[in-house]
Amino acid sequence: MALTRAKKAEAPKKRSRIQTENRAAIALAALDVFSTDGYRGATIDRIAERAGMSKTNLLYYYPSKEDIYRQVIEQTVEAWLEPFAAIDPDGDPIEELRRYITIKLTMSDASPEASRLFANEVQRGAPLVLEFLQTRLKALVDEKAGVIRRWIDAGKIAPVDPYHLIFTIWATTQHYADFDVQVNAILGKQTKRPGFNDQVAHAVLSILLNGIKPRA
Amino acid sequence: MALTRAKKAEAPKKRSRIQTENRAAIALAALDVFSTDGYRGATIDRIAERAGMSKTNLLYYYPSKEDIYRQVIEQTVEAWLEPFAAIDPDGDPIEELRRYITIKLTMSDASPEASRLFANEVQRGAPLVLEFLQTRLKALVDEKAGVIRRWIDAGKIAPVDPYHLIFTIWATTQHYADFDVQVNAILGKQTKRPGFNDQVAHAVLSILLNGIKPRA
DNA sequence: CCAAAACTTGACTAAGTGGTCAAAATTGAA
DNA sequence: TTCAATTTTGACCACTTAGTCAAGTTTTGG
Repeated sequence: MALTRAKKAEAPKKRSRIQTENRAAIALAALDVFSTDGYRGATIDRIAERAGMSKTNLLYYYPSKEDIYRQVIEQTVEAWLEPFAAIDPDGDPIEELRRYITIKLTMSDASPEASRLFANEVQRGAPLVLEFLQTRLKALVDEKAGVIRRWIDAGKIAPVDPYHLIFTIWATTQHYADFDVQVNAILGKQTKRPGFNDQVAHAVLSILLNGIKPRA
Repeated sequence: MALTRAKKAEAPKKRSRIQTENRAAIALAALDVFSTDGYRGATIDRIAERAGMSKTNLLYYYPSKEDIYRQVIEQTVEAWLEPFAAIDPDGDPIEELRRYITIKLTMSDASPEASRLFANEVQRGAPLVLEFLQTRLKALVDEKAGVIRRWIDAGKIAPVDPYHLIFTIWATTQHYADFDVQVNAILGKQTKRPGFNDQVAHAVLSILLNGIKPRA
């Protein structure tokens, strides 16, 4: 579950109600602050303020800034991996990809902070998650690339490089979270209208599924 | 040229050789540091060190950290806009898009720092370039979206939402710069091989032009 | 060659920053 | 109720950071 193995087998910590509440509040506030200011730019003070407690109290729950960051990013990565792992080799390929893309777009819309946090981490050179990327993520991507290759061999989808297809899906779906300020600036208030998210999904799916060239 | 209008009509400053050299060295170093550490995370000291001069000397050329940042990001945005503006309404649509995508991928490869710098700025909420996004960039995108719409009406490309097409192109082309650590982690050393960039271009173009669904 | 302008530097300041510590306030089980 | 464990706090420390300043050194035009 954890990105890195726990150093020591921690005793079976049962958390009090206050522990649970405060740790959750901290994680939420930290996601917010880290995702906009980056790791170095974020301050414990601001996280504490947003979580509604003193800095000293926050440090009672998480012993250091890096600990908070680690917690939040692990949380994010796990949530982000799940729908990818759920791609079913035996499902209908187009339907599976459509579902995955839709879920990712929904997640981007629901929690753009998480998306930005991860983007930030990778852009910094992934000091914390590099090992995870090289091991667990790579293995999972290799596996799914194999699935896609088999779909291609069966003639069920067009012959495209599986890895770059995965990257393209990640790129497009995350773009709407990571660059939402830019998207808003260009599209104006229509991005706030209720159906907008569906419109994005439809447009992206149309491009990725059918391409730009006119079909005969 | 500038993102924001100059406050006062500056006297016709002719720059000495030393001015020119040092300002260029600073801009280069700043791009490097800002793009990996973010605005808040970057320090004048590190920029100065990388530029090979003392902090005090650097502040002789740029009066503040924000001034350096502003300079570098304006530079970046201008370079980034040029090939987009160059999309020719009278050219062959597929060829124009292919060319634009290829150029953007080449730029991402040549200067991933610039790409990351801009991504970082937008992810922070675009404090410096927001106005630019809402005015000049929006106008330019509106114009190019009109071009694409006319191509669609003429049946020369498939009917996709022009704005989302533009976003999709930006997303995919920037992904290889902004997430290159992740790409490297997953694809391994093959990303260093000479032909890799062409392979990326080919794969991305294939997906965007033809889509994933098998053509009859 | 020389003085003025341009350039460079080290010492310094004021405002944060992450983190410690001991003491106080609160909670909860017996 | 009681008292030990848990939670919360303010004072504090060592360090980093953006930016100033005055005093130097180098460059350049006459």
